[in-house]
Amino acid sequence: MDHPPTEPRDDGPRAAERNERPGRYDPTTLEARWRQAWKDQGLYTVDLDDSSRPKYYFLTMYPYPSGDLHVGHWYAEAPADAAARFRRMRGYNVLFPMGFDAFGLPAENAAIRAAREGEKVHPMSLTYERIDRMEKQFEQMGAMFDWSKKVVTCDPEYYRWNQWVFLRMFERGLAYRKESLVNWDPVDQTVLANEQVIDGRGDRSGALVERRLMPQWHFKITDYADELLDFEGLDWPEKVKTMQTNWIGRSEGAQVAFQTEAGPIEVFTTRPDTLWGATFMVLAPEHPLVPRLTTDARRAEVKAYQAAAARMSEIDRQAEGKAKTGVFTGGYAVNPVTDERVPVWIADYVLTTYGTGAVMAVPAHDQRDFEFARAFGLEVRVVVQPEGAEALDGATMAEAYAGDGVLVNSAPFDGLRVGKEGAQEGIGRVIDWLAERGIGEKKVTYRLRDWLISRQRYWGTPIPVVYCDACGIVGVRDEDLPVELPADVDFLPTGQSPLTLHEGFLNTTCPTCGGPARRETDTMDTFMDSSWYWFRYLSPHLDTAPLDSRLAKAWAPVDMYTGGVEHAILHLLYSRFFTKVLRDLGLIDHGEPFVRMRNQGMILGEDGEKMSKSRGNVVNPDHLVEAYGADAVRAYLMFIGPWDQGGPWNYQGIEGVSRFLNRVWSAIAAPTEEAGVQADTATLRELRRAVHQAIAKVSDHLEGFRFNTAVAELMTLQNALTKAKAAGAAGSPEWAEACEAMTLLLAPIAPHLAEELWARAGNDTSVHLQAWPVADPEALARDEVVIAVQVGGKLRGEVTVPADAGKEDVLAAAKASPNVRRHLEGMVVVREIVVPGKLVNLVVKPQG
RNA sequence: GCGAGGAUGGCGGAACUGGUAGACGCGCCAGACUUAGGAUCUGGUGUCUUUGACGUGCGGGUUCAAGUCCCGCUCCUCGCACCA
Repeated sequence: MDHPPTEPRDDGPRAAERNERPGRYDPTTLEARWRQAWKDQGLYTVDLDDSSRPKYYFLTMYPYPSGDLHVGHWYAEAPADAAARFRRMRGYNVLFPMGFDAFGLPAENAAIRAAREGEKVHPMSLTYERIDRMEKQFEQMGAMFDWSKKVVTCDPEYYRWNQWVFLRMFERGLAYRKESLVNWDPVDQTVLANEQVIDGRGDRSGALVERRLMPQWHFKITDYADELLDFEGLDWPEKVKTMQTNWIGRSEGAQVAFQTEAGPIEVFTTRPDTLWGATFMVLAPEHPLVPRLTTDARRAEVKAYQAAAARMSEIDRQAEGKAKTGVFTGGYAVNPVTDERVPVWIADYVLTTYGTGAVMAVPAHDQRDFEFARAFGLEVRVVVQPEGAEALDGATMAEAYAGDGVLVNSAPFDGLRVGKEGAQEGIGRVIDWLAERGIGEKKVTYRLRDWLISRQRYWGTPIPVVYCDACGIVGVRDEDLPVELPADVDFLPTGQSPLTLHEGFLNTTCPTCGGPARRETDTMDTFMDSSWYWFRYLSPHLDTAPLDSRLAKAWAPVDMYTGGVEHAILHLLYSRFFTKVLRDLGLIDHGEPFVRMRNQGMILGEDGEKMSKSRGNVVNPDHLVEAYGADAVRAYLMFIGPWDQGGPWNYQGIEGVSRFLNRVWSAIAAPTEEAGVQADTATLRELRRAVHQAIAKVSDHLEGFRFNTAVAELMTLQNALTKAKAAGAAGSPEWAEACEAMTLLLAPIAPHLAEELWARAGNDTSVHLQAWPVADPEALARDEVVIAVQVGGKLRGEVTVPADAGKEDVLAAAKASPNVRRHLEGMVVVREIVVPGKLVNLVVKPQG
């Protein structure tokens, strides 16, 4: 099953040839040697108590241990490593840790598959094997990960603290159990959080999600909805902030009660100003008042509709362009402002999970209500007339009018300007009036729902509660943590968690009364693990608390977080929530986990398609490293294009980068035979200028995560080096400076090659411990500049003038240029534009 | 439908606050070294009817000057999508 999907293009003959000739750039042996040396020296082990330098916590999303390191991992982590190394050379004490998000369905599914074939595989041993394999592959990358702080979330020393935090949340009512309509994934045999359902399908299995009523554990993330909308001070991609804002979906409006014989129906509306136009009501089919409102004459039809709605999947129910359906209950409610009796309908376009599960229908001013009214012949009453336009007529209008306008047919408020665009104030006045009369009140509703964390699976953190007949739901005592996963379980393809069948795990005693009790068999969503893991890197083995508050205070929040945008909502929203909870528990004193964030794009196959085994376009990083060396793979991934865009892999592209590294090698490391400096001073000055320009630009690009242009700039410097060497610059102080600068600038991108060149230059401390070079403005200065000369906005020539030439001199030189003179013939110059150091534009018109 | 981002040579992509479009790399062409080269090195390479004209998705506009700013479109990618 593990055969390589693509053959390496070019490893055999070229690699062999390289090995034959000593003195050539041989990444394979050189890189292995340096990785060993770094390990032996502990070069990347961070002293968290070192306060001599400012700290910088650089975090990159930890992977799920699939057992095989993909180029996608390289793409995510190699440029991040370069950015982290750059920070370090800039004088920061940089923490760049790595670990594994080790719980999860794939390992358990593999165990079930194996069991089906009569084999015994445990997710635990499988996961640890895969972690070992991935760690070895990770090492090839030559990244400065501090593995001494590794976190593995399936280890009891980690998940024990998931349980501890859960208990604190349980005590505060932030974790609670509630029967609710949930998303059931029939393939993975578990419930899913709303965030894990994409287009009505499970995000991992792709199965159509079913709706089931089950008692489930939730976290009260909605308590933090408003705080989660505040991104003040966060340097995050705009896209991620927008996605989270939309997900939380805050709506301001009013809650209004409509009286019925069966009791009041509460509705939420963002347009209480249109209450006078509410001509009917619509409830979700699951609304609790439906049975009592329904008249006997309508009961059979209502029940049939409810049953049909329950059978339908979420995807069918919300299908695009679906025509409105619904049935009349036979019941009526009283519109509280008009005192009219309005019919109560049920329809599946009203969602039971949003707001109160009931709406007041204002067909003239809401498109959905309008469509429903037209479908069933209900009254459309206009209460908002647009200003400066033809008056609307409920009988003839073709669509709802949702814009701003003036109230009509609305007793005390006729003439009031209302609307969401510019007349919010009018809506506020109506709400105040409703509140004074006890009809309604101001209300804020969110789309965000509480985070459902129960999973009916084995391979996760056991939820640390027991069920006691006498005491109810009781949390496990802290001293009895962790509640460990039993190792002796059988994985049966029954769709049942092995925990529910394990008597030794199930039976326990109640911590309160000591009587017999049964353990909870649900485990936690694995997003629980990733919601606080970065704190654990600081003290991975601490056994008295989830985190070391002193170290957390010193190192958190994370200064830079990198990873894929696919986590924009799930992981990143949960992590923000968790950080606020940990703050409220008094463990830390900040509320946001990640100050800065950058997302990388996706690396595609050579055909521009997403890499997949079935397409056969998977690029294998191990083979590439064998053929070109880790530095070339790193540098090519950075060179491929803007990091946040991703892009297709190209085998010819990596050849180019590999050639570049070879040229650096032969320019700097290869012995020069010519004795003495042949180059003239102009050449040496030009070399120095190129060096300092590269320093300035590479610094700027790395600072801005523009790895592609950083590599391009190094290539430009290399071309200057080649040219200078050919002109006999070798042996000069300028040449030595250039070689040193090139080596330092290359260090974050190609750490092995840079280290080798640094050592060959006679240094005995690592290049990665050196200070980043600083550009000398004097070296950048030129004494002559080339000025472009335009006539009438079109380029007609170039002139070289002294850098400090005055405007008149520049103009004179420009006009003297032969081609320019030709274009000025028969013309009058009407305007002269001089952009210092750049260009001259002579605006002309025909003579006479 | 709503929101965000994008469209530049044969290809991946550069271009700071408007100021010589195409940096850098790939590919291609020519040459050098070679028994040979898919290795290495050197030079060239936007298009065309080449003293010049035309060129940054399309159509307008502002400006001495527009890939960049403004107005109106087309297409692509991503996210959300009956949220009251």
